[in-house]
Amino acid sequence: MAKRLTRRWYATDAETLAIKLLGCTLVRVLDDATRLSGRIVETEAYIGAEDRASHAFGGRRTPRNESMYAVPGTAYVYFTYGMHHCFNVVCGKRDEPVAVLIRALEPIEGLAHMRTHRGENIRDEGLCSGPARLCQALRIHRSLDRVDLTRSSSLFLEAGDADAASIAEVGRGPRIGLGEVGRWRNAPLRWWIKANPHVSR
DNA sequence: CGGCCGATCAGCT
DNA sequence: GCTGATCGGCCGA
Repeated sequence: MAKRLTRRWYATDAETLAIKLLGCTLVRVLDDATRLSGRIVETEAYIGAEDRASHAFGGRRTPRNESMYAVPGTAYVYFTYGMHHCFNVVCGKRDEPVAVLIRALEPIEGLAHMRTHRGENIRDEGLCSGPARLCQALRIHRSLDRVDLTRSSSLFLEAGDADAASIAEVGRGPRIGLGEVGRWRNAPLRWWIKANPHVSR
């Protein structure tokens, strides 16, 4: 039976969590009890204040990124480019700005609903293949920022089936969409399930 | 205040 | 491969 991930499970560094999250299921329950879910197939680690690509670089702490400093298992949802949301899982320890960006899902439940959110003619592979796409598909927005993923009934994660993560080969490479951030630009902090058609690239 | 920029995406060339 | 959309957040004056 699907098991919700615990606080302890999240309490690790971002690189470790980025790999552990592959194969786990992200679940979103709408106000009308509609259940939407997908298997995590691509992640990126944002490893702390020293990471120049992170919103928390240099220890920057503002109302926008405050949830990055919360306890492990907290959601960090931010709005960007004037129109998109992205969803992160906070890890590490309280007051350490460490998180994993969820970049792509393989949709499992609620594909018809996802199409009403994303577009009727989108194929399965395009529904959740990108950090903003999956937020649009699952209706994840700023009101879910700071939610406790170990307690919330609207947004949470469940353990993957043991073999999914172990059988699949995992790819590793640079993160996507970064500006001029020096050595952090090419740091291999993105992971994905190889040969999975639902990854963002 | 004003100005710049972004952990993106869709649509076009 | 390139570009416009679109606007909240942040920083400097």
